[in-house]
Parts: sequence; C-alpha cells; structure tokens
Amino acid sequence: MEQLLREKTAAIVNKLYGTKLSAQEITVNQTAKEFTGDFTVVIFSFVKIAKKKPEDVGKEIGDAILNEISDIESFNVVKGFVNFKLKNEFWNSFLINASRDENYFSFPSTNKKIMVEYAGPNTNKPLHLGHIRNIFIGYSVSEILKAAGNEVIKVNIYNDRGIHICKSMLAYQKYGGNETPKSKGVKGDHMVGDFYVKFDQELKIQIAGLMARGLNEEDAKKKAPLNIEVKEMLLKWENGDSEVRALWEMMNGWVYDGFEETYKLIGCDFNKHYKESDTYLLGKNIVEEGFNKKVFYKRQDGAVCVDLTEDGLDEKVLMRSDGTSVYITQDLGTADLRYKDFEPDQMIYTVANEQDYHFKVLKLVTEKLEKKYAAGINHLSYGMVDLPTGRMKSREGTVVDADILIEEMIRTAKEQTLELGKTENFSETEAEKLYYELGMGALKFFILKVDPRKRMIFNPKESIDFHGFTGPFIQYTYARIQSVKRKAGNTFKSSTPSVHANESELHLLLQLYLYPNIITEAAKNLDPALLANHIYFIAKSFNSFYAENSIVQAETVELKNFRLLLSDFTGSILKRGMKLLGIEVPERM
RNA sequence: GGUCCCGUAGUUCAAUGGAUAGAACGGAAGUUUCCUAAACUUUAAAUGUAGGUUCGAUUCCUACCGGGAUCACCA
Repeated sequence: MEQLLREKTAAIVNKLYGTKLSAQEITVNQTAKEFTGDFTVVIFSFVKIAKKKPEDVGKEIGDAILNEISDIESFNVVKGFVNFKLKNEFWNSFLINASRDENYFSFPSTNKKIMVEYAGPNTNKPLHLGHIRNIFIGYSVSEILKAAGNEVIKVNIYNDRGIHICKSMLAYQKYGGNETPKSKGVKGDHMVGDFYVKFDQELKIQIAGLMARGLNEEDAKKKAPLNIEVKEMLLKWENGDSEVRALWEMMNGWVYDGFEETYKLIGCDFNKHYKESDTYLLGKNIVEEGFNKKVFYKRQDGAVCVDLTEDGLDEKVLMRSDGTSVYITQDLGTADLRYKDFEPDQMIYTVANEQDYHFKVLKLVTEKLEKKYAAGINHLSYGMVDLPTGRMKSREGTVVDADILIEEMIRTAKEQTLELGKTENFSETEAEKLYYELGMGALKFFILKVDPRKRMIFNPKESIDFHGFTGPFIQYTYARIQSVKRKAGNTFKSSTPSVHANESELHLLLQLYLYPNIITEAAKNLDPALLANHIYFIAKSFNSFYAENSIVQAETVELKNFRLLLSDFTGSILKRGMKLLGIEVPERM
C-alpha cells in the first residue's frame, strides 16, 4: 500500500505540477496516533513547486488519490500531511487472506547466496559475553536474510593456532598430569581455559622472581623460562613436531566438544567450520601471488607489504620477514577457500568493531588483487558489550562466561516462574523446557533489541527482566493467544467475517500488515533490532486489544470469528518473528 | 597525535530530514465477579555545548566538550 501511495502520488504530482519525481522520493509514513488515518503522505516538498497553500495542495492530491485507489475510504489534510484512511473491506480481506495462507508473507527468491561468518572463537578459552552477542547477531541476521529470500551459508572460523594456543598447551604439559575433561568432570573448553590462566599466573611468578633479582620488567619477560619454552613450542608446532601436534589435536578436540555443547544450548548452527591452521598456508600463497603481480612489495628487511597510503591507511605487513604469516595472511587464505567452496555473492563477517581497521585492509587488499569476491566482503561491525564497570578484562577476572551466564538465566527464569505458580500442572520435562525457553528468550531479546552497531551495557545482575520490553513479555503474549484458541475451537479458521474494526483492532492490523516491510529493512541493514522492536509493538498492541475486547465472549459470532482470526494471525507472526531472532515461544506459561 | 564510532528521561534502549522526541525499568496513582495481572490504564521525567544548511534537524555540516575503539613482523 505504501508503495502504491508513492507511485500514485508521484504520478499525480508530476501531472499536476509538471515535476519529474520518482515514487521513491515520496515520503509515506504511518499516520501518527493523534490523527485519523492509516498512512500519511508528506507533501511539503512539492508545496513550493505548486505555489499554493499546503492545505490546497493536500486537497488536490487527496482527491486524486481517492479516485485512483479503491481501497482508500477517506483522507484529511493537516498542514503538509495528507492522512489516508483505508476501507474496512481492505482490512477484512487482508486478515482473511493472510491468516489462511502460511506463505502470505513469504519472499520470492533473490537468487543470491550470502555467507555469514559468526562466532569465531579462539581455542584456548571458553566462550564469553562478547561471543554471545556475536552469535546472537550472526545467527539472527542469517535467519532474517533467509526469510528475505536469500540462500544463506553460515560459517564459523576457529582461531586454533598461534602463541596463545601454545600457552595453555604448555601449562597442561607442565601442570596437567594426565587429566582429561572426562576425568575431571568439566567441559573441555573450560579446562583448557583454566590452563591458559594457569600459564599467566605462573609466568607472573617467574617474572616477579627475576625482577627481585634485579632485572627490569622487559628483560624479565624475555628471560622467563615459560616465555622461552612457549616460543619453542610454537616453532615445533610450525615444524610439524609430532608430539606437539598430538597434544594440540587432543586439547583442541576437548575445546571443540565444549563449544559444541554451548552452541547446542544457544541454539545456533553452522554449515561449515573453518580453521586457521588450514588456511594460513593458503594465505601465504596469495601473498606470493600478489608479490609476483607487483601488487605487493618486499621491504628492505624482507617483509612483504602493501601500500595503502592512497586509501588513507598505512603500509601494512602481509608476511613477516622470516616468511611466517600474520593475522591478515590467514584471512586472505580463508576468504579464498570459502569462495572456492561456495562461490557466495556476499561474504558477511560478524566481528566486533574493534576490528574495523582490519576489515578495511582485508577488503582493500582483495580489491587490489582483483579477487572476484572483493566487492562482496562486508564487515558486520557490532559494538562491544561493556559491564557497568567498563570493559570486560580477562586479566581482571571480569569476563562473563557464556555457560555460566546462560545457566543463571535459566535459574532466574525458574525462580520467577515458580513464584508465580505458573507450572503447577506441568510435567517436569515441560517445566524445564519452559525455564530454558524463558531464560534464553530473555537473554537473546535483551541483546538483540539493541542496534548491533552500538556499544551496549550489560549488567549480569540487573539487566535481565521478565517484564516490559522483554522476550518473556512476547512469549507470554503468544501463550495467552494459544490459550484463547484452545478455548475457542477451530471453526473460526474457515470463517470470512466482515466487521467494522475498532481502534485497537485496526492498530494491531496495521502493525501486522507492516511485518514484511520490517523484514526487508532488517535484511537490508543487517539489523535484528528492527525486527525485535516491531515484534514488541505487535505484542503490545495485542495486549491492549486483549484488555479492551472480549474475544470468545464477543457480541456476535462474526465478531468473535474476526477477533479469533486476528489473534491467531498475531500469534503466528509473533512465532515467526521470534524464530528469526532465535527465540522459541511456549504454548503455555 | 591521525582515523573511526558514540553522547536522548534517574537507568537501559527507540525515533528512512517530518506532526506534540517513543518505550521499558525505577517513581506516583489506578484496574481481577468475565478469554492467563509475566498484563492493562493514567502520570511526572530527556536530545552534551555553540553555530550553520532547511518550510522543518535527535537525524546532515562545522567547531568545541565528554566517552570508546583503532593506528604491531599480537591474534
């Protein structure tokens, strides 16, 4: 309807005033609630051209539109705004058609293949709050893109090699005995993470010891036996030393098992996991290739570099003077491999905004190499999650562990639910499922309702609520609808009511009608928050409607059927929308 | 210092350049003979500062103030 209004308005204005406006230049809004109408055309921009009063221009356009669009019942003009009201028949048939056809809001295929990378953990410690935001956003963006008609490939990248990985390996070798996650009864990623911390602690002791003997801090760091040993270990790894490689395989295996458990708990999935240990060598080949093509050059000290000063950046090293790879080397390899694997039209990287610079470089370098996929590289740069005390710091022990956080969420959900006595006639498995859905729903919604690009504050103790603008609010609304449906039976589904909808009904209908526009916008902007906000508006509209109107006890059968169709359709949109955020909705709660 | 991002009620978040800046939590006051009160209704409370562009600016531009990130042969 908005598009139709744009087109008609443009045509009318062009005809009346001799302009050459395109439909996209016309502003169409939802009518503000203080005024009568559903959609509003803003006409300020052509008032000047028409050389008439805004009210007169509005009248002319309104009259013409009324003639052209049969679904419009009336209009009114307030200053430069023309408010159009749609006919009852329009809303009745919209509701009947949309609620019957499950594919009513489905999008046609775009024939585009989009790859989304998200998660991207290191294999030396468990997932934390930062990964949680990353995973929620990456997963939800993928689902939204799918809903908008794209083919989506979800991939993960494991940063599984390097000095930081060797640190936990060395600590395990020295202090781990023959412990395994199984023997200790802990998750593999947590156990490996503990050894990573252990390395740091022991190193500190060594450094302090050396400094007590008169060395300055810098020298002490260099001479600390652990630091020397860990470098040796990395070298051994690079040379394929069988013992080190076996240890690496074993410990990374533990971590992967732990991660899989967390992914399952979170409810995310991947089509393929890439490992940097598999791609860093490929990256070196690409750097060689660029050097041979004279896109890159060797500095006097032998490091291979690219000059990005023309693009406002600096000189960037792509391969060390000793021929080993740097961070970006492996990203070049990974990108190339991914393109060979899937040939996506777009590669979206879900990575925190602290790496904006890195991805600018990656894109520029692939452009200079004239890679086909360069144009499709897109950094979905999200803001960091801060605690009320500031940034999370592993050294200060303020990192919020993902598994623990989720566990606490579920526990809180359970406490709140028991307090309300909602699960008294639930079976135990049903109840546990509900606590899980509510806990995860609260957490996911809390994070996803915020614009991904913005930095956000998370207070583990206070942030999560089950009232107001929250996941559980929407889940509750859904459960309420299902409850009404259980009481009403199924006959309404085939009914074709024709009623004069009241204000709260119209408001809800309009919110539902706008759902596909929101999906389009969310997909375009890679922004689940747009969807989260809109689903909330729908739920809120429904609750107002619910409080004001009797559904099952409606005055007439026709009205009852109408309200049941409206409720049913609201429920299905809430469920679909929440699904795209990765949130389940319960049938009762 | 260079580059980039961000400053909106007490707090956490909204607002393709459009109407009287929306919500939620917290505060104040209400709503249960009737479909689930994790709900609904009412109410007080905000655009960092100074300019500019515009019929119209939270939104765009400039300067300043405040916060954050980044500028490695670390990943």
